[in-house]
Amino acid sequence: MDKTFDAAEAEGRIYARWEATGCFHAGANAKPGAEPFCIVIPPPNVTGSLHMGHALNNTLQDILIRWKRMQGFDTLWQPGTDHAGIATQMVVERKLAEEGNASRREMGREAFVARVWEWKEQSGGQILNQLKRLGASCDWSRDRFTMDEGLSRAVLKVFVQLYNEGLIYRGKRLVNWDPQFETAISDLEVENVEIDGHMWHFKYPLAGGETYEYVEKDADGNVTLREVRDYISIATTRPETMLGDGAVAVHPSDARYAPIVGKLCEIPVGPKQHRRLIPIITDEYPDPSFGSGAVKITGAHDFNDYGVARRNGIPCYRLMDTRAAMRTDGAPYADCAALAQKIVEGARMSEAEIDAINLVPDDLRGLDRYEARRRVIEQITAEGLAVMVPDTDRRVGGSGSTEPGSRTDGEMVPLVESKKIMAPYGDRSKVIIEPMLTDQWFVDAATLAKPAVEFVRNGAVKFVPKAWENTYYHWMENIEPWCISRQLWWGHQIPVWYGPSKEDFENLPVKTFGAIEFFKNYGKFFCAIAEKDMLKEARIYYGEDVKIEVAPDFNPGLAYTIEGGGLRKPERVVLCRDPDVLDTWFSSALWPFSTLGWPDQTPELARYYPTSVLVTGFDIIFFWVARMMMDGLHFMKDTEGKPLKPFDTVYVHALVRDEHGKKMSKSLGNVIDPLELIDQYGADALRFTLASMAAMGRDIKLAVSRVEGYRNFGTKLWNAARFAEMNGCRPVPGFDPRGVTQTVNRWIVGETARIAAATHAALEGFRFNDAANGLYAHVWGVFCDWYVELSKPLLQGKDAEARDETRATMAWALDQCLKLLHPVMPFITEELWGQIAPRETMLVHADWPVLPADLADPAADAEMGWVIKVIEGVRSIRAEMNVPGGAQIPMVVTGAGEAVSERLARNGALIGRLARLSGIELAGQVPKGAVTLAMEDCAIGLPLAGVIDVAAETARLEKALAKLGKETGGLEAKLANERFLANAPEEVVAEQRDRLAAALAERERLEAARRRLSDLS
RNA sequence: GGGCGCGUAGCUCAGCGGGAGAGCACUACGUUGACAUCGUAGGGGUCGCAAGUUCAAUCCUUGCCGCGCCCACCA
Repeated sequence: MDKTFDAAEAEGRIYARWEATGCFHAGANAKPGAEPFCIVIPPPNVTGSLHMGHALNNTLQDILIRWKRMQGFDTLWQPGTDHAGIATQMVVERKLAEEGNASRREMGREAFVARVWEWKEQSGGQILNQLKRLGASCDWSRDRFTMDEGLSRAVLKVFVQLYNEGLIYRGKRLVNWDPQFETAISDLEVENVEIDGHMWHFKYPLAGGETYEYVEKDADGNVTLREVRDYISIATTRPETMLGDGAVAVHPSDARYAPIVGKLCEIPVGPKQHRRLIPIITDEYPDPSFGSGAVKITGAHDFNDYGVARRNGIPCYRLMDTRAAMRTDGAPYADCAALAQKIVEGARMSEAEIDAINLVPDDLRGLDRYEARRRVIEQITAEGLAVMVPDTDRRVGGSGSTEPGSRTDGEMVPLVESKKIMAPYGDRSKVIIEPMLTDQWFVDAATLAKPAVEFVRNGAVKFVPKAWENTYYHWMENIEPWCISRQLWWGHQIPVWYGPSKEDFENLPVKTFGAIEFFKNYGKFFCAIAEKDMLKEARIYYGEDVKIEVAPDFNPGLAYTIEGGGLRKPERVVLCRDPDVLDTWFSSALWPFSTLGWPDQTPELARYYPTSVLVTGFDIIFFWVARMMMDGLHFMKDTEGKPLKPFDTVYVHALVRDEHGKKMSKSLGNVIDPLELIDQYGADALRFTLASMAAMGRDIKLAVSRVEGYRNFGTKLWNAARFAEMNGCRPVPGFDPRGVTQTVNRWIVGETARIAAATHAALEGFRFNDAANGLYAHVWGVFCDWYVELSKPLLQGKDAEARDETRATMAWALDQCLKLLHPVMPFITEELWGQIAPRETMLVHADWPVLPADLADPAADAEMGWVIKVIEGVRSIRAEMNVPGGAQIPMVVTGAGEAVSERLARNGALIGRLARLSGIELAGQVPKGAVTLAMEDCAIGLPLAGVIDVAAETARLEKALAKLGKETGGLEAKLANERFLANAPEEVVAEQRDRLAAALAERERLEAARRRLSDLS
């Protein structure tokens, strides 16, 4: 054997062999009648690459699946990838731009989607290969992709069914609009970030120059201000949305504004002749103590305002365009390309007249929202409608003037407060989200959430750690409708076609010819899995005599076209498919059953669904886990029609952060690439590190030094095996660990049984760190440090029987270590397994050790514990007395009873070798000038004549005595306490007594040693 | 504003009612035939602070201080 394990060379070779022999296939190594155990992989983005989060997530899954596979379960680890709508589209668009190609819009949908497929084919295998490098034992023959034919069919079926059940609906709602990607996104895809913002105070003049007396009072009711005003003052952080105001709201209890409630005021922006008048209304929403107490209501651009507007019947005016280069009527700009160059994002002030209202003045049209804001502020200030305060006030108020120029204190300036505001950002685009009133598709999540909550509440689905259940409940019980339509091209296109309603179709003025505005009223929807099904439906709806066509491309102007003339009935209708695609998570939600073949009733679906464990990070509990629960329970039923959960257990792991707890991010430059670590230290080292740090409920701060440490652990294991090989330790068929006779061997058998049980229990409880750390301590601290050393005299001794037993025992004990370690460190253990001996199966399919607890021999444990303590004691003294490492010294044992004598007889040679003794002698008295090692049951003297440093030895004894004194003092006090004796459990009291007795005996011997030492000097 | 979690050795973290632990780092010594990716020995901690419960508190309770995360509509 080589001196070290060459991971770089071996890992690929070993993995290839596993794959070639079908080791990972569903049911491989399953015992007859085995229970199924199934994990579905959280599908990584198909074009992504492996990051540390994947490494952790998949290491844990692989540990579980390998462990269960060795136990003979019928295992399936179902792999696959996700099409990742926004992320992938973004990547391809960026590539197009980098390569100077035509933009997405210039290419058109079909060409662009083809380009994304191309990119998927080109880069799609990468992440799977990276998972293989990690050692992931997925059944790759079952690899799935969310846009596969089969999975797409599942998506369509789910959509159609939910639509028919009324659980998917279309509606005009305020949604989060991402101006960068020009699509709606769900609430979950919005990150609220605190930024520096400003709040402006403006005056909305009352209509017709009306006035009222404005009275302000302090907390005690004393009047602090009384003046006549012809305006109402509002505070806003978004002046550019003023043009879309539908009202000004005040709290019903706010006496300051009571006189003008119900009156009209004027939005002070734009040409005077076009300014709109809006009502002053009351609503519970405004907080009288905040700002001026009056809030402008812009229902189409603010979620709060939208609520107020809905409650009070206030109209919502959308001010901005959703697309940079498209008009809202859908007609492309003539100079589309030119605009696309000029415009960097959507959400610009609208260029269209909406609802026949000239909302946006000419000079603001087409402007970026923030440019429009600047101009609006400028105009209002110029007109004298900004609220003015003395310059000093602003400073006193701490809001701080940032205006340049010198000003004398007391000069009046516009009131602009600097304050922190929470701004919504798109989680992928990192651009500020614009709430927009648009037509979108929604899932009635609240209805689907009810059983999903119930199945966790009643324990049918368990979260580990359990604390995450609260997070789950909180979100599920306050769930909002899920916006599932995305204005993207990469994804599952919504299976809905639009046509005119029958009423419109039959009653439209026959002279009408050409386009009819599409979204005016929703018209008629045809929802079907396939176009032919849809057409069948449409024929029935419109009648056999109408010619039905489907527009090749979506164009709202052609959404439905009615041709006719004179008094004839229309003859032709053009239907048009909804251009939008579904949220990526819509397909991910089906993953546990779509990957198993649904909607077909496959054997795998019957066998492996519900799946066993889902392993995931907490960051996607809402995105993914919750939605799998909703869809799984809704669509999967047992033979009696009862809902089937998608999984039994959700194991939620932490996020991997850098060494100092920072989230790894490209911009911070603190990303640790798992593949680089694998290159450098091997996959086993990385896996072991992640497992050992996967303690529940905590972030993982990853330090490379750890990985190095566990690589060294692998080397240690390797060399232990090398030692075994060099000493002829070969596995003996039929070896019975119960039959060994040598104390050392009986002891290691017991230790092995203990670590096997501990490892199994840790994995049962998802305590990966306990499993890994326990194995580390066993292999290094017990097997290598002691068993290998203790076995040497036997292996190299003359007693052939003892030697052979030790060889067989060591081979057996090492095999058990390899098996126990295999789920965590699959490569090195597999390699050793093969190198040690020819085997019937690879380690990946070896039997998981199940060792009865009674393999442990308490007498052997006690004896080896004593031997180790003696050796450690002698070594410690040697080191402190600076005895040269090569020197052999004599040992004199005094006060030895029968038990000690026997132990010495049995283990003397062993102790002598490991403690480097020239001989062991039993005596009645410790010789003068000897250093004493105090044991509970004897005193050990090391005569170091000529070597002993009296001062050093005195110091050593004093130190040991001080430590013992502290211990005995505490124990004595405790045992003298009657209430302790009365209240503490018996075994605790007994334990304390034993400990005291031992400590006292040891102290006794130490004191004797000190006396002798003082005699000496 | 609400919720969750965390403050234990220089660093990263286990432990969570009865003897303070690991890895790395550090110090000294050491190549004895498994291993220098190593061995042996050692130093290092009022377990964030305060009060309470208990025979007993790093561990349970409460408060405070510090840090992190999630959710949330204060214009």
